[in-house]
Amino acid sequence: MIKVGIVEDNVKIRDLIQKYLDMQDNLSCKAAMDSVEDMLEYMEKNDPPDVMLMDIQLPGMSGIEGISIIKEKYPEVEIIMLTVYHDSHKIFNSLMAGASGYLLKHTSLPEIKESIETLASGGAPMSPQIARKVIQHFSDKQQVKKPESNLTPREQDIVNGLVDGLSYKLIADRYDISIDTVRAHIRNIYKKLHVNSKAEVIAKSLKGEI
Amino acid sequence: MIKVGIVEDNVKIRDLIQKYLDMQDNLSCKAAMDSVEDMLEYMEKNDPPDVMLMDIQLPGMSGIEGISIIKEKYPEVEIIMLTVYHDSHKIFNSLMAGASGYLLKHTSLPEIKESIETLASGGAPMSPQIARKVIQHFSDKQQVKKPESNLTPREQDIVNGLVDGLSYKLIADRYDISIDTVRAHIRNIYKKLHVNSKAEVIAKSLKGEI
DNA sequence: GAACAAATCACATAATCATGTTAGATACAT
DNA sequence: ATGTATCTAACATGATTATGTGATTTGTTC
Repeated sequence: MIKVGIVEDNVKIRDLIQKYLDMQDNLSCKAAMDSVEDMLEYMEKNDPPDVMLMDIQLPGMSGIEGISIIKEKYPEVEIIMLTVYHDSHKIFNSLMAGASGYLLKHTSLPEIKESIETLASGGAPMSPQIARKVIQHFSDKQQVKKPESNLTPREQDIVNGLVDGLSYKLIADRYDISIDTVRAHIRNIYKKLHVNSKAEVIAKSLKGEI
Repeated sequence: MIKVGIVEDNVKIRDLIQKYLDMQDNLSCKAAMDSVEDMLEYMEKNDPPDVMLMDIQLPGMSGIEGISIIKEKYPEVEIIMLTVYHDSHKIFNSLMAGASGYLLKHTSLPEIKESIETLASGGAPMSPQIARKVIQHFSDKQQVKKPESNLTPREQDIVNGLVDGLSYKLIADRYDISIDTVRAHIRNIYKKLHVNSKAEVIAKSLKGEI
């Protein structure tokens, strides 16, 4: 019987996964918390789980910090990240912190179950897209073209400016165009990405969704 | 229709895989050679495959050498290693040479088929044991840089709101506090992180620097 | 119980952003 | 040559953000 723990702040997702896993013959899932802090408290008083599913974006401590702390105190616990983020920073930071697997949130319940079993038998579960990012890290940074960004080269420039935290004025300076042109590009970017704030563009970009 | 090629010197295995794959609706497997040299000759005269299954131990040139040569000449060909070797050197050398996947030879025919499809849709097929080795390669690295931002739990909540693309007003609603309180927290966050815009906070957060 | 961090709220103002409308110059494809 | 896409630019206005200066409450720590 494999003991599974969950750290996930979305109650609906957490409950769904917990119920599904606990229903399985070979799994038991009693510990489902919404923060690393709560999980640490739980593990003080109870048997630590064998495998832990962990979100990244959490109230309080982030899931990545959580990995380090949990692995330091309970090195035998295997941690699978279960998150929407597929940007390289988060992936590599997670793996370097000691995660043993990395799944995207669209992973189905049966696949999550399989992943836990894979982990228990010495493998490392990873969503194919994640594996791809990891592998790309090895291949001589041969920049493979990103999948269809829809954005024109100039629009991509503007996005890069936003990601660097620049104001419209500074972006205009960087590319030597007028601030109104920057506005115009940003309008078009918003339309293409279906967003309406700098914040969302930056988030999408850093999550690898552009 | 995905065109698949095979380089494998064991005739029985090669024929088995070829027949199985060629039988599939969405795959065609015409090129099955027993050496990289033969495959290169084939590709001179015919359309190169989209995906290639490659053994390592081969007569003549090794599969790993083969990757480099094939990728240089036909960079769009995706190569999956299919081999009995699971030692780190062979794995990493293959990936560094440009392989997009790595399967062990006990992989079943349906799994091989799935792997080809995974690859075609932008993922990277890897046997779980291989994934494990690859991941271990990361955790052996240095520790994750400690984000010493030292945000309070509430401040982290606010950051999460920003990352989700919310306005001050919506963050205030989410946590049931006044918009001026949100402002106050954000002021403090900016001071701690040495930034002065939402954009920078979001970028830092998504880059794992918080 | 003084000192301090954390969380809460208010008022004010300047800067920046989001969005609507309009339009000229290239370039490329049908 | 006509349409479509891209890059450029201006003007305008309401919304949102950034920043300054305060203040109260609730815990914790020394």
